[in-house]
Amino acid sequence: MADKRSPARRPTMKDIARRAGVSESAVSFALNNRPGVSEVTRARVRRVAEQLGWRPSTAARQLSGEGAATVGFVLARPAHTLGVDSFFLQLVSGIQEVLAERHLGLLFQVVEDIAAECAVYRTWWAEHRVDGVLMVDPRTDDPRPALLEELGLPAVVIGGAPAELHPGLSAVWADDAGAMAAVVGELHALGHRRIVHIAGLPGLAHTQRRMRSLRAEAERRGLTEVRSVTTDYSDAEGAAVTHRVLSGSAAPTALIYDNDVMAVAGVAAAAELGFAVPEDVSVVAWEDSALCRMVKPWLSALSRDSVAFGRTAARELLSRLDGATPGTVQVPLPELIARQSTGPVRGA
Amino acid sequence: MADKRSPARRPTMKDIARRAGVSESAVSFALNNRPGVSEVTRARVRRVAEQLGWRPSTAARQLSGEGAATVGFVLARPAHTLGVDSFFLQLVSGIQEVLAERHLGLLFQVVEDIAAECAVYRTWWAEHRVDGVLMVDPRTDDPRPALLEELGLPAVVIGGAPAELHPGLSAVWADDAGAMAAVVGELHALGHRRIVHIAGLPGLAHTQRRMRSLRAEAERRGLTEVRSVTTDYSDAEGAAVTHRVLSGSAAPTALIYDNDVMAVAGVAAAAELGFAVPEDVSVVAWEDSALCRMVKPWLSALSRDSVAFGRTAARELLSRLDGATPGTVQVPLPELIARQSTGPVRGA
DNA sequence: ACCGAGCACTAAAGCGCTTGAGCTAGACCA
DNA sequence: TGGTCTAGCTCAAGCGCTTTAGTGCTCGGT
Repeated sequence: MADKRSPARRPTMKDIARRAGVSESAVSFALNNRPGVSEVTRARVRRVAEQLGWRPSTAARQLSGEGAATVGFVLARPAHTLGVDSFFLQLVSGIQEVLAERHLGLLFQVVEDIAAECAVYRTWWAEHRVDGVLMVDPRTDDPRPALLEELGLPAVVIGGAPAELHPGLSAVWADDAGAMAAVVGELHALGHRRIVHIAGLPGLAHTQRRMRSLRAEAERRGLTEVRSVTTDYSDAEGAAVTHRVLSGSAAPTALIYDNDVMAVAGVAAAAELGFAVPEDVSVVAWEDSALCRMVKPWLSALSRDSVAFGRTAARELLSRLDGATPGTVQVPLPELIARQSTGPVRGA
Repeated sequence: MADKRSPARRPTMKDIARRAGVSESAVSFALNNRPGVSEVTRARVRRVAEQLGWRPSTAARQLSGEGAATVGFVLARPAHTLGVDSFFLQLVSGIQEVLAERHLGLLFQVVEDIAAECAVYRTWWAEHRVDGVLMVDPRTDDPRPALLEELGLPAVVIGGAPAELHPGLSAVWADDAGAMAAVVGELHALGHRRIVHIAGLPGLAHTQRRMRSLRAEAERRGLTEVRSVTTDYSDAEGAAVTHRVLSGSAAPTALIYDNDVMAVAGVAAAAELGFAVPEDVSVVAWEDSALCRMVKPWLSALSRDSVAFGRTAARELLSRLDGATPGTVQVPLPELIARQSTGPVRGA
């Protein structure tokens, strides 16, 4: 019936109104569950709309005051740095699951650095492109929260601890400090006294949280030969740092890597130096993925559900869009999966 | 209610018109480089606009006939399958580089399967959300091209060979057949006669191209013990298939994996069976990434520039949006990087 | 029988932008 | 001198939707 050849025209509310024999306003009321039309009319309009395959034009909606039905997600990372990584795709996948329920789109942007990210936020805001944003990789001394607040863009900081947070922003985070404490506890129990934490980028908030927690935990347990070394997360630096620390005089007996990529590279580097894992040195990867089961020995790793993380963040943003006040929600503590790369210290 | 602080109002063309002392139309002409205003007025309007930090409202633009200033990208892949993968992020990064020049946004969606992907296209079309789409993972017997054409959505098929293509669509592709021929040639030269190709999903067009090419090349060279086995790309299947083929009677001396993840898993599986790489069996990974240098021995791999691939695809879409007729562009042949996992067949 | 209330629905304005149709003043031509 | 162009603007309509302010009706109360 409403079938047309190639250049199919999108049906509008006017078409529905005509076919249903009512005014456009009535159609609007009917379709948006607003009072003002009888149930029978509402049903008829609904039927016609469905039959025509009508969907609201987001542009028109937006122009008349509704939102853009879109949220934004920026990944600030130089193109050549985008390496092997399952976290973001999984995160995004979880985000989408939730957004899809409300027919919200996700505007995704990869940029080089934080400055560019800020520019994107400004543009999105000025162009009315998004109703809110999800921000990742919060840093110490981060310009983004202030900007987002200035623009009045509802935002959820993924991975931001509440303490570090701007008051107007929501946060979804994991308790890195607690997880680090658990890992150290585990290693300590296995007899390890000399531990090196091969951390990620020093500027990231969660890197700082982990480093602080490591220091605190070491102090609490009276461990003096425990320290963190920051890196850029790359396999190259992971290997290099591993090489360096294992070559030193009192080599550590346990290594905690801030991601799986460095852990894998580190194991290879250790092997080259003649260190057996876990006999000579135990290895823990922060972030579990297929990678950890692709090398021998299988890596013990801190595992969390990235998809669920994304879902949680999206839900928080949704409730912000619905007018809720900024909140902070914590996702479950990452779980330490003990595989083959951790063991008692030699001679213990 | 939402934070109603002082939500800086976005300036509109009306504001510019008032400040510049001209009509809105004049502003429009000036800002869009249309004739109808003098150069001095144009400059003045431009200055005011910049000063006010004005950016066009995409919604309004779209309503008055311009496009949505957005292109879509759907990834059909079950959430739990999103594994270690650098390809898509790199591809997207390349796409963005090009889109950003024109201030186009990228609407990104992860869905479970092709049916859901089709639904997304329909929705985007009906909601006027995108001006065009980039489609990945073309299959044999794929419903998407026909749908996109029916909807009149300009589209670029990433990885689609022209022969298999719907006439109305553009394609950007790599010559898988040529690459496969090159790999087989290389292995043949090293003395290999028994080769197994551990392929990806059988439904994908490029899987078929590779398998066809392998058969053809084997025939041409008179190799009878050469075959393909399809998988789901996972490390698990990669390992399982490797185990199976190496356990057979006349074990192959060379394995070609359709991705890096399976190659890595395969090497581990081979090691468990006591096969040394490359002494007992050579391994080639189709798709290079950090992964290939994270295992020992380093994997020989087919390398291509995914970021450039994305750029090329985006550029083709852009020219479609500018009215160009559908075209097919081929990206450079992947290059075989010989590392440590390939070598002459034992005894040759 | 009259009034006001309530319901179902319509008319019209407005969101920010583009665009074709005027309109005006000066330049040019005869 | 009048007529025709044209450059440079302005006007107003219209894109598809929401929303406010009506407009008729019916109905209950007195």
